[in-house]
Amino acid sequence: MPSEVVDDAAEAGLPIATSDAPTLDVLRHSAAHLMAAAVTELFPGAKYDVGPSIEDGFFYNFRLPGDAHFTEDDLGVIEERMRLLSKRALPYLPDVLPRAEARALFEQLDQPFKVAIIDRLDAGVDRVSVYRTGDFIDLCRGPHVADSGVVHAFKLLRVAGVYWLGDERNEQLQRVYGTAWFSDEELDAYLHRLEEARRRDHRRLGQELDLFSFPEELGSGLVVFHPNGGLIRTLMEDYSRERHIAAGYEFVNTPHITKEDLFQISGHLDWFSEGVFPPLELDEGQRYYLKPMNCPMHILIFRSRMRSYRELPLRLFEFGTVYRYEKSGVVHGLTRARGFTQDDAHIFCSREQMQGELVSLLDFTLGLLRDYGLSDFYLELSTKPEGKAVGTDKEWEEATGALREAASGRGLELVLDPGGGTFYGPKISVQARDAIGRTWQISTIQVDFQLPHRFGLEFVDPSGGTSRPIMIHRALFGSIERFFAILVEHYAGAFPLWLAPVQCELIPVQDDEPAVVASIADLAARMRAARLRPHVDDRPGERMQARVRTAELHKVPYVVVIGKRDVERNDGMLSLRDNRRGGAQQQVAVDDLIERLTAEVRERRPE
RNA sequence: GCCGACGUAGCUCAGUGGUAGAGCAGCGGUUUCGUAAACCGCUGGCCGGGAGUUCGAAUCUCCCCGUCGGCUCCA
Repeated sequence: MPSEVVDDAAEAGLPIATSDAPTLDVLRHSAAHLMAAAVTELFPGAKYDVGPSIEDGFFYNFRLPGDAHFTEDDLGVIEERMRLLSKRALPYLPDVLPRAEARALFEQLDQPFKVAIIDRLDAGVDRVSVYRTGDFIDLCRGPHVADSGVVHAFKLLRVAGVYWLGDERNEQLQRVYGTAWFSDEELDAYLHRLEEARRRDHRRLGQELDLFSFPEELGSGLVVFHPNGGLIRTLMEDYSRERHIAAGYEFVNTPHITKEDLFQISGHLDWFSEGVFPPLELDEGQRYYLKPMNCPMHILIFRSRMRSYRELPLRLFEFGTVYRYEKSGVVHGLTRARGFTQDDAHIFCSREQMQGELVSLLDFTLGLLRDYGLSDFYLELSTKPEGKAVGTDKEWEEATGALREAASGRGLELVLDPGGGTFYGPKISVQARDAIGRTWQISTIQVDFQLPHRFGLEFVDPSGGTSRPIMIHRALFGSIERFFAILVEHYAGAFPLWLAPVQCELIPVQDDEPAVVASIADLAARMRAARLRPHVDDRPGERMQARVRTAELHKVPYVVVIGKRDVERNDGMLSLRDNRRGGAQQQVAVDDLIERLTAEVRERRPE
């Protein structure tokens, strides 16, 4: 959900005339009015709904007369009209009207959305403000810029269908999005940022770097990793595995399908049915489901025998592949797939151990993410979703309190997400900012009293009696595919050396010089012996320049070019090109080169 | 799921009712070149799938699949 500074016109109240030093919000809100003015001129009979400023821009919702719809081509036309209106420097004129009079006005203008807004105002509101811009009049609490001439650095970006009042049972309106800034320079900079985001798009880089694909025959939201992507993924998993072993996790494996009983008991079929693929029917009418979550399987492992308090905390880890039915319109590359693999673990512990586990878990999580090159975090605490939750208020309070406790004192910003928890418990999400400042939800840590209860889990406590364990669900990458996509975008495809599929491209200047060929082969062998991943570009018929270019396009971190001159000089020095630093070159000795690269890998340097 | 746009060679795209095209990639040859593209030639397509309209469909209509931008959802 993008953070929208919603101009809830329902609060239309006292007018604030014009703003001498308008903020970006004011400017953008004024741009929204200007757009609506242009639209109502160009499309007589258009009904306008609301038009707030949002992050980086603004929008306005419309219903066009008849079955008419905006097309992308209309954006240019509307934009032109806006420029015309802008040049006329039309003042934004405020007025205050008695509520009934305003209602009659919009009734007369045949603007049903505005009438509806007035009707939804609190009973105590008896006066509302309106703004006029040329012939356009809008219910609005302001403030606005002085005149439309201030709104000149803008661009309309896209058109979208939206539900009236955001409720999918309502009719769909058309929303036009735009961006607006005080100066053309700022506008250009913003458009540049959009371009930069497009350049980093993991779907595009996934194809260019031959990392993965979504074959149409496979079905929407289902991915295949190619050798390059597969290697990166394996390296990501290997390091995660190593760290989990060190942190006291034990590894388990579970199947991809299960009888419905399991998810009946867990409650997923009641609470999560929309996300579950339809069942497979067996001959005897037995129903099997693809697993949307791993937790019930791990619970069965816990429950497979009597457990002692001495075994706790029991941390069961699995790269568990799950399948979730995502609505067709929401599938999006690797970040929203229908089949994906979680780095999923469930920690079974006593109530007394819970707090300590959460604290060390959060440390573990942030440390691991930092090793993958992310360093700018904030935390989000999601609380009980009213009406969609199981368990008592007391349990929810305890679990929420424990999470809050663990999250505080981390030196990280903690944002509240009311009602955002799962049906079985509250959660902390770790959010990270990437290289161009976008935020991604990464890790999730959830406290759960419910599943242990539903599955009747218990352990023998020190007194010889039985107690019920607490479960902590946690996925640090979230989903490997998603985390992979985030890294692709964060690094713009130029992975740090320890994750780069090819770490050093070795390029012969001549293919037919035995001494050059031998020198390259020798260097490649020495690098492999040092557990580095060199690649020799000996494609016949390609010139050295073309090979350098290919290595650059493939975002290979380092390039070594060896030719006759090097061999003849015979001083052991090589020409090393650093692709991540604009192709900067330097001379290095072979031993130094290998030492330098292995150190960079060992330290997992982010670039 | 909903609104809109789109789907032509491995990739990026041109082609709007009359014989399917370009660049790159791939393959074959020539070239052996010092840090971002040598040159010549060749191959490559059920124009996403199906049904319809038409003498004739990549092109028009409908259904399905898939992609993109949003909405809703992200439990």
